[in-house]
Amino acid sequence: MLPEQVKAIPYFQDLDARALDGIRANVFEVQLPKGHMLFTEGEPAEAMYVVRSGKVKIFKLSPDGREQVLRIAEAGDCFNEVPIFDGGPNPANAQAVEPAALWGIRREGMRRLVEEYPAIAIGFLKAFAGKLRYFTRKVEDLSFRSVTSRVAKHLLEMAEDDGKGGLRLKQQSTQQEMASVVGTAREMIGRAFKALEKEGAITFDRHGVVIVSRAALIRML
Amino acid sequence: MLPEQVKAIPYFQDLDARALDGIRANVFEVQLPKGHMLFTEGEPAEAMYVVRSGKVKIFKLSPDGREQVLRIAEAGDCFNEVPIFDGGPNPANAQAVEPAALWGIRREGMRRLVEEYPAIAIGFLKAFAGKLRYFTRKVEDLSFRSVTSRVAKHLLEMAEDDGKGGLRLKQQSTQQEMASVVGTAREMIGRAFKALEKEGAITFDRHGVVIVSRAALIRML
DNA sequence: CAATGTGTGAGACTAAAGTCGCAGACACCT
DNA sequence: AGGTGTCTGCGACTTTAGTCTCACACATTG
Repeated sequence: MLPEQVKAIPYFQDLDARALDGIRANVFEVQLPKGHMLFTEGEPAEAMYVVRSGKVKIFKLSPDGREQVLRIAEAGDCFNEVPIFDGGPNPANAQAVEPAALWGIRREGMRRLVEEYPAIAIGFLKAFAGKLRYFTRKVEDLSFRSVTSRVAKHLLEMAEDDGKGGLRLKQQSTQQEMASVVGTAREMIGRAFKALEKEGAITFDRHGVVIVSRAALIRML
Repeated sequence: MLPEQVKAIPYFQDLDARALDGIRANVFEVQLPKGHMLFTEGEPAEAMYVVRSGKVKIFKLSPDGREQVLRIAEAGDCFNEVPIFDGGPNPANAQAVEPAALWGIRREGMRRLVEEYPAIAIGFLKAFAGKLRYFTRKVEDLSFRSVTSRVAKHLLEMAEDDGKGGLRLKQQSTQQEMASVVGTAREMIGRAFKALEKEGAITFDRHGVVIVSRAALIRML
């Protein structure tokens, strides 16, 4: 692994040569085929991970098999940092939804590095602050919003300009995937879509959902 | 404010005299009568807080006035640390549920201290790790568990030995309070109580809920 | 061109949660 | 003691969400 590659990892941007060596000694590479589990909730945590390419789903599983996606980690994102600092087990499951290339950084090595290089600690603190905000919003959404409202919000988050003033979705996902992100059953997604269509917020072409009016979507929140 | 008092704050346990002075310059005291708001969500964050005595409720508010309690901070707990690290607004509302005495630590001062004293940063990281675990569990609960199950879990968390081998609640709260912690309507708490009573998990005396069987409660999860 | 699998759409049904209304219990205050 | 407000206990009702089942569209593959 090259020093320049280490620098590409968010937490490690401005470090001296010695620090980079320290990291490189604790990094290993992982290739994860689509659908494969990286680790499961509750087992002892070995490492934190950085996504180089592909997508990894971080999720919880209910006793009866339902899935709640906490987030989808894409290139540049990190996950499983928490066990580094409390020594506990993996807090959730991780599975590739697209073939993914990862770097793993062993827990103990990472912990030593954090203690040695305050700049890394500050980086983690900023990242954790963001995650905490994200989760408080997630709790808020789950406790206050209806399914349709959560779907509308999700669509807004997935929306991006398509160049000609219109809005597309970053990636078309199946209703089942959306359901487990939004925390509901597949059928509810279909009904939510119909409701949003009736409000003039979205339509469908052969590729899937098209956002007609961002304003109308926001009204549904 | 005395140096010994600063040392009582979780994050500041082993610091040198100069650091203590730095902190003391940024600390102010707050007395908060019962029911008074300390700050509200969305407004610019001035400080983080440490509870010396009393209880402070950290909560979100829905557009139509429903309340979701994120947690109740008691003596020794800290809250509103997040804005220190991302400079954003207060992520939630804070209100005294019992008359409370607090220390506030100004945002900018605290940020400088964290950068100057790595030990503080590590302390924050451990605390944040705990909070992140707490929130992932909260999301899991809200998406998978029924109201009765959430109530049972809450009772378990509030349970403590009463000395003679029985179980009491740390503090008797009203159904309304429990409802907004557990994320539901007041009436549901009453029904959950009845269900739990029928399962032989709890009973009632004149003071309120009494836990009969911890095992029966666990079965309801 | 079947043959298959996956994703979707839809309706009927069930279960869970939330809402409304009101009455009784209780504590607190003057 | 009497009055007031808060907390609680139901029961009836509505709304929302989850489940079950089936059929159809579509793409992939042999």
